[in-house]
Amino acid sequence: MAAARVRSGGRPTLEEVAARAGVGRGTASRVINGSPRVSAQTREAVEAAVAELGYVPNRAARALAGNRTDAIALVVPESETRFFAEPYFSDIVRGVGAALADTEMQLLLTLAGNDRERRRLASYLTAHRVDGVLLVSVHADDPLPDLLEQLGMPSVISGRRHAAETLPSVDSDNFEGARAAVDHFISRGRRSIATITGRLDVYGAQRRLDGYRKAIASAGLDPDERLIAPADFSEEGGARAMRELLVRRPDVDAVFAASDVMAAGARQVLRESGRRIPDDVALIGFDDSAVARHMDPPLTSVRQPIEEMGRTMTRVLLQEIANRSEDRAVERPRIVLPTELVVRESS
Amino acid sequence: MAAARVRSGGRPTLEEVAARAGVGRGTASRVINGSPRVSAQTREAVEAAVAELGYVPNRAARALAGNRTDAIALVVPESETRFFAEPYFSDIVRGVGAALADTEMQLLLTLAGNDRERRRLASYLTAHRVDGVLLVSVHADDPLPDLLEQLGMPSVISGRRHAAETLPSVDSDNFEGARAAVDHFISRGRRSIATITGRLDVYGAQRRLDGYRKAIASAGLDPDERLIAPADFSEEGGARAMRELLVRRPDVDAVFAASDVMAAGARQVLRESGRRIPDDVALIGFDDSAVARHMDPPLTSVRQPIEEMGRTMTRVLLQEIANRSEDRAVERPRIVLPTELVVRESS
DNA sequence: ACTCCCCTTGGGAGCGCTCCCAAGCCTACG
DNA sequence: CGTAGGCTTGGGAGCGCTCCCAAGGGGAGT
Repeated sequence: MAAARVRSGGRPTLEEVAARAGVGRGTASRVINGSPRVSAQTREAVEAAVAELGYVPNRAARALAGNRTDAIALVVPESETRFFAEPYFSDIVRGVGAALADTEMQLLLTLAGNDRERRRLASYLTAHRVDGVLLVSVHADDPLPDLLEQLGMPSVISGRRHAAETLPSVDSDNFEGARAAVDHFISRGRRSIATITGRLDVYGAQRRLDGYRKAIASAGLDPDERLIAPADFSEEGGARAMRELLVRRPDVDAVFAASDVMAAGARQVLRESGRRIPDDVALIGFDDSAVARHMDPPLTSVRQPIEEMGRTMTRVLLQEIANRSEDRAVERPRIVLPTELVVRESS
Repeated sequence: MAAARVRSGGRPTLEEVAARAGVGRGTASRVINGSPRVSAQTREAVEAAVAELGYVPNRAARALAGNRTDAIALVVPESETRFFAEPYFSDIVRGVGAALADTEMQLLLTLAGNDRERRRLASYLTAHRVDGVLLVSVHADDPLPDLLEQLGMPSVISGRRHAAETLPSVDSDNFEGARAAVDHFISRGRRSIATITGRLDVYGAQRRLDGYRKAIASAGLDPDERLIAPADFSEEGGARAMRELLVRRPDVDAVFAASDVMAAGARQVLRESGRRIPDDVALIGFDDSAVARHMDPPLTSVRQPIEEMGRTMTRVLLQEIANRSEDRAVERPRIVLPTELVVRESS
């Protein structure tokens, strides 16, 4: 049995560390897990043994014995990875990675396709015993969040599904971001300010529209519904919406698009209609993506602190995991991170 | 002990499935792992029990008993996640996810910072017992690949470190991509064709330069070294290189930049110098990123099949893992995927 | 000086699964 | 009719670790 299996290193076990340090397995375990119930002298001996042997605990054994995994899953709706191929994805990951850096936690990346798969996913996640789940880009009717909640799996959601989100959530301030964009238009003397919205079943898109409305109203401008063109976050959708706007209100002199990509579509249409940006029509996007920086003219855009969202989500999740067995009545954190208007030449 | 721990579901175990099906644990295990050494009748009984109980195997137990993990790690150099925030990262992940979809394999995402961390990483990866490693964006002097190779950990590398790469690798055809770009210039009558290179310690960048040289030579053009400007993949570097080119060869009428981002920098400088694109100077980038599509004018660019690279890498890795215990002498696959010139208005 | 209590420590009992051996059964063959 | 050999099958022995209990040692208190 012993030498039968050709293992690369023959990793040392806790037992071996304990033997080397001249202590029992339990004591060695205590040292490794930072329990305070160990004398300084013993601790040193064990630590020395760990160093000498290059011991690294076996995760599987830990997970099995401890009924936890020291791993969290980042669930990404696969259908959308392309959609948010923009910095979003990688920035979130960086944030999560940063927050996990000093932890023993591992990050599991899970791509979930359609709803059926997501349903299966819930059972997988609990069976594979992930300690917690990070949910990114969730639709209002996604079944997964509720499933996870029922299963008592600690979870944090990016954005929200609706105003009454029950899960802990970390969102950016879509409302204020939109408002800042429109206020910016107003302060520069624009009066016929339109908006191209994202899919309004996405809470964030709704909030951006709310912010737009609020800014218009606060400024005492005429809230013309013809200045609101719904789209779907796509470039083509943005172009289509822009065309509609030009028909309905040819005098439009500013457009706030709820995403940079839609702004790119709008820009195209504005160009084709012979309008100059920003001279004739000012344009602002949302996301502050690479598209914004490289657009011609460079696009003013609302920046979301995406990496920070990833970091915060992770911190909140770790907290939730730590509180797991605690009072179920602890209130769920709902964090809203500030957005920032990055002014470039399009406005 | 039994009901002491408040577990969400009280997941069924193999033992319970076996009891329910009226068979032994071993038999149940065989069915679940698709062993052929089970009678059809028994198989059905076990499968029924699995379905009724909603049994899902416990990964940790499996890993511990089977000395494998059914997980692979995607190692991303953290310092570069921003650098390749462009489609790259998410496309790779999609490809990997797609290849893993029908598998039981999980994907572990590991961000490794500097070299020291990467060194530690090797021991972690083996201790956490990942079955294999996907290495993305590796520098020529990265210690990790060799460490993994020594440890006998199945690994696949994207791109290569150098011509004599020892690890299994999946790369895109940088050489042909570059050549196609330059050939395209030539076919459109350009004669003073320059190139802005990436960091030449990156093998891919070197190959792109080779392709450029080859195309120039094949066409019988004068291979003027002044037409070759080294840069570092950054926008600012691209701009700097372009300025140099304009000084050295003011008559340049075409520029092949080894990345879209550098092309964006070059475009800026060309604009400032009063040159029109493509009328005065044609421009081609590499990557076919969002930047290319949204540039003004839209940038002709060499597309790499990134998602497919992710898929292929994964398949190769799974194969390597399957062959693990086999002959060590099996040759290492080195796959090169074709690139494609996407012609837009800048050329 | 004796007792009580707290701090440390060792190690048994699993966690749920895979691996493998030995046993039971049936079929085919001599 | 006996026996060899192939299929299936059950279940013991761990995998390496955490949890927890009981035991041993001191120090403080009276």
